[in-house]
Amino acid sequence: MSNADIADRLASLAQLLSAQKENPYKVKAYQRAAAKVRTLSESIDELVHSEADLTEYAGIGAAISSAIREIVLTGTLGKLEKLRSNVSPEIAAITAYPRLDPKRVLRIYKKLNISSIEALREKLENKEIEKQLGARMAQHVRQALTETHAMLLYRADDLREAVEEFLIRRCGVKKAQVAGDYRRRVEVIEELSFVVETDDFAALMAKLEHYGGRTPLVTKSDDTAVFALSSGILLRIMLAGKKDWGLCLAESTGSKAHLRKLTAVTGSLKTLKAQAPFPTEATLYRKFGLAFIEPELREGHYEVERALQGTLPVLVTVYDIRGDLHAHSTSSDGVHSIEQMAAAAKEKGYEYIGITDHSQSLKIAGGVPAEDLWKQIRYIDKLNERGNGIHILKSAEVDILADGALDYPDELLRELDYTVCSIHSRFGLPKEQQTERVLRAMDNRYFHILGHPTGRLLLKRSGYEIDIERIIRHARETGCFFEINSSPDRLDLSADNARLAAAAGIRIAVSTDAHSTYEFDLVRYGIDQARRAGLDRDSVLNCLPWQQLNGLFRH
DNA sequence: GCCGTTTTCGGCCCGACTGTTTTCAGTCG
Repeated sequence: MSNADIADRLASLAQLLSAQKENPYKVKAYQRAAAKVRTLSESIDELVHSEADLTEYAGIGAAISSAIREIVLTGTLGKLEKLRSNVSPEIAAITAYPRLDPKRVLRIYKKLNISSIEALREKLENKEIEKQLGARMAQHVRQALTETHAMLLYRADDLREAVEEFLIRRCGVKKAQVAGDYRRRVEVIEELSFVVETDDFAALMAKLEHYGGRTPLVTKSDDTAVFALSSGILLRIMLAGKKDWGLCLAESTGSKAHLRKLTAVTGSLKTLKAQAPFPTEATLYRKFGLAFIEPELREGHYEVERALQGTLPVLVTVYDIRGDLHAHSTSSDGVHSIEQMAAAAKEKGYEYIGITDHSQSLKIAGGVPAEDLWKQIRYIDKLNERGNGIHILKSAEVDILADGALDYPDELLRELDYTVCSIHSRFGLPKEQQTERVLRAMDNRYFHILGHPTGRLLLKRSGYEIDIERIIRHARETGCFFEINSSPDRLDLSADNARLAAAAGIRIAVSTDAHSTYEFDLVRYGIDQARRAGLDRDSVLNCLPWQQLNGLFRH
């Protein structure tokens, strides 16, 4: 019994409980437990047989632990079977797809007058769901009905660590290095690739098939194998030796577009394997007169040409960052006070920290009323007078209202050091109107940085419709800046859009949007995207000291 | 159902707005 099988049953139970309008927290508890089981590298089956205490795992308590034991020992779950036999056939059919939310599906069924998964699939493909129930609903159904599931980069970080440890500790490979999209820091991962060195590839394959209880082998050849991980993404293992390690790593890291351009210079990598040793990627690049190309740049833009000319950018790193320009405090929806945020930022070695609480309209996030922001400004002045070893910047994340007006009066905005302005409402406006909304906001002289410019939520929501190129042109004309929001489910601007903005000569803030002190470290994901956009230190706003930065903001 | 504990029960975020709703669920952070 694989972890995935167990997780599927727990998730199905959650579905049925939800369809029966059971306590939503109970539903969530089963969903959480299913997710937990899905990501474990240990075999639950083995743990149960060795009488291990499953309640050690977060989210698994007495009840779910005994449910798991029942699943493993009897192959079934009484509670689940009973519920299944009590519900209508159309709901029972939904449980074959544990990722589907039955409540949402039933709403779609009702609205579109259908009653089967086949019809659901059909309505998804002919865009009927998107038209009638929105993009978010369509995205949910699409994700739930597809076999493989993309994973956010930061989630893949945990998985990478677990697999790498499994490869080295449990499988005893001599060397393992992650490659592929993950190494290039692509924000959404569908496949985790490793290059490994081992004397016994067959034994490694056999061990990997027992990862997480059971991990089915999808394809294999003499030197490559692909497994289907229970978390829904693929695991690709490529065998390499000391001599061809660099070649295999380059090949496995990709991207396809990059490799096409690279092999136009080097010739086929397969052919090279027979010719000379390439123990590292650097030896490969050197041999063909190329500068080392950072993995984040390997997308087939112009990196190979620039590597030949020696004009590759020196990419920005987390160590170049001097401060964070987007952080919340308890004044709005953050969990730590201004002082705590400042102390944590100082601890991180920052020179400044911008406190950007939500503006008055955003009630759900505890938006700060104008009179309270006046007080906060004076309060921060006092803190700065006292001296904290860090400069606290007076700011706000100001809502761009539907008509493009900013959510505070100008006389208040002018008292701030700078502003981050964002859209948090009316995502559904038509493209032209949405674009005008942002352009008009940028016409306000106190508009400085456009926060999470497209509003996307990775794997959840595609963001609002805007003409980003027009907005970039307008930003250049008005002296406005953009943000790369480092929150792992945003990463907005995307690398492509950040590349466009930088090409127009616009500096970009790499900000975390931290809602607590421990979210400052998320900046690494923003930096990943900045590097994928080819940004150097000079292109990033918050690599500048405050005095210089202050000079760039119009007042 | 899980968790944490002023340890066995209460909290698990939430409040205004939107839509073509048919009187409420979904959605923004």
